[in-house]
Amino acid sequence: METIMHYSCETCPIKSCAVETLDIEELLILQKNCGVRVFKKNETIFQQGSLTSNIAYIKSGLVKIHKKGPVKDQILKLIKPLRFIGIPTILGERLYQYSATAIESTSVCYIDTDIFRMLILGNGKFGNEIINELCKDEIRFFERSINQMQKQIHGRLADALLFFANDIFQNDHFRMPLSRSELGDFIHATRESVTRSMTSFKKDGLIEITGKNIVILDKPSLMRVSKTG
DNA sequence: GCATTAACCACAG
DNA sequence: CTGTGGTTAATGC
Repeated sequence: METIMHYSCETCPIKSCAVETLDIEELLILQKNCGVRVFKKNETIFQQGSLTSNIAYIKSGLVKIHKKGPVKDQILKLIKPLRFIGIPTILGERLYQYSATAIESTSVCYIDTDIFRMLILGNGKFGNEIINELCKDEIRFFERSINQMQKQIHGRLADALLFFANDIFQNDHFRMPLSRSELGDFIHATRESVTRSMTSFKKDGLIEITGKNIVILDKPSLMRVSKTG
């Protein structure tokens, strides 16, 4: 079921900021060393423990980055389109230290790791954009980590709902792409606690739930819960 | 003590 | 896969 096809990097309308800095020659090199593949919902893009292959650029869809912990699987972050995943593999680790799975139908552009490294070495602007990406990502991760560690479950769930509405869907009415159990893995809670917290939000008129459909009715209150727990 | 929080377990759609 | 309810251990007045 692999659908690898080639296309023109030069005319790609959704280039990353980094690739935007490349000249024609570099784009041609990139072109020869990348390929697109579409993943279905719940399909594994790469798995923790398997051999590392390429750097991946998410063109469309939604991806979860997750890792097996001592107790259970944890979703470390969700990646929306026009971002790279797997850059850390450039360190040269033989095995992936974490997994990436499509949670919606996702289109990925693979870039050969050695070519990626070569572009960084040969083009300072390209390297700079990649560093910027990694820095922003780290800041975001710190932010999320501290919130996860210091808030209790209502606050963590409120954070997640606001994240989906504001960052992922830009809409207060959306279809939750994660199962209850996955949502639990995302906010470090059990699926039962997620359900309980959700019904409590519903009871208080903060949200409306119909299966996977979620409508945020009272955003100010939800933000207050996010802040105070 | 008593209340709250959240995990664990079991059972039912 | 979800929702619910009872139980339970930890924590905080």
